[in-house]
Amino acid sequence: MDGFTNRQVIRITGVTERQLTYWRKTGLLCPTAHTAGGHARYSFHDLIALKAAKRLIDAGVSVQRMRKVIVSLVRFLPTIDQPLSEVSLVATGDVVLVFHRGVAFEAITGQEWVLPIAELQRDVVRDRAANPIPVQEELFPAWPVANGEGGGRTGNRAVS
Amino acid sequence: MDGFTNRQVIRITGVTERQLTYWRKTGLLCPTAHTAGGHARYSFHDLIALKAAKRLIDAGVSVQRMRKVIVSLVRFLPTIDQPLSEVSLVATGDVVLVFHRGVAFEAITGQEWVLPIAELQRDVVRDRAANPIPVQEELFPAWPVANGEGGGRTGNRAVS
DNA sequence: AACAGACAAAAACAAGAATAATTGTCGTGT
DNA sequence: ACACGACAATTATTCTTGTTTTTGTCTGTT
Repeated sequence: MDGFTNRQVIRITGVTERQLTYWRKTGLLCPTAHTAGGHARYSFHDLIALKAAKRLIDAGVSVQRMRKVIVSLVRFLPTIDQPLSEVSLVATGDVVLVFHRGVAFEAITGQEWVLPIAELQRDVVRDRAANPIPVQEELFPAWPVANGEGGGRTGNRAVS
Repeated sequence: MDGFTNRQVIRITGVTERQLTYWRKTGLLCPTAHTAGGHARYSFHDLIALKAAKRLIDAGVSVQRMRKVIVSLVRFLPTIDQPLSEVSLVATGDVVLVFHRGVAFEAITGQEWVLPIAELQRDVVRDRAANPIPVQEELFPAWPVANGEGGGRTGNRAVS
């Protein structure tokens, strides 16, 4: 139950002492325990968070953005205790994405977004159904129904 | 098969005619074929790309960013023919992430990034080995528990 | 070794103006 | 129906400038 000392954390995670103290002072990442004398003792859980923070920084995420991310994560996922250690993150400079239960969403806005390419095929079929054979428009009443291509119009007869 | 006409594409993908023409004119997305008269004929492949573009726009990605994304994708994945239709994308406003063969990377910089939490455990063990403990604690701290609380919440903590 | 404080350099941010890109709408011609 | 062109309206981007945050380095205390 002792936890990791300041120096150990520095060696393991690669963050500087300055960062450690600053982050503690500003509340970004506080050690979960202290010695009787008031010295910090970081848990393994803390280590994960610190390593995550280090990685985010290396990936170009600023500390300010990290703070926002944490705030929003707590808001969006209230069950989360230590955001930086309990979810999967993918970060690239400006944005931090969170992967949670199979969906991805942006950490700050919470906007969820995935691209389901497959769905397109449905749209095509749906269009076929909704526009069976264009007999519309009084302009070109002579459009062929089955195939015949009698319209004379240069090749615009598409299709499939 | 002739391919899809302008109007069909509009109905199916939801992009406007203006966008279609502008994108064709500026080279963002060109139809793969044309009629004898010079009219556009979009392939199914094109449809996918167009739908992807539409989705990216709906997700807040600007056209300019899309251009950059395409340029970089072609650079990073030379085998790719039509970037917007051949990879999985996750976008959130500023950034477009690409998923290809199981790895995620940012579309423009190509910076690859995932957070391998497991690796941290290694670092801890390595540190233990490199810095033998004089007389101290031992036994590995347990894996993160959802709770952990235990009241100790160091109510921290004076600032200065 | 761990902590606190103070100073300055570096990095990140916010707000706004100038610039460029994108889109809507009109009208034309085939 | 499709394409082209031109104009204005909207939307992004870039580039400022001033401000805040973060970090490095130092000194001193427990």
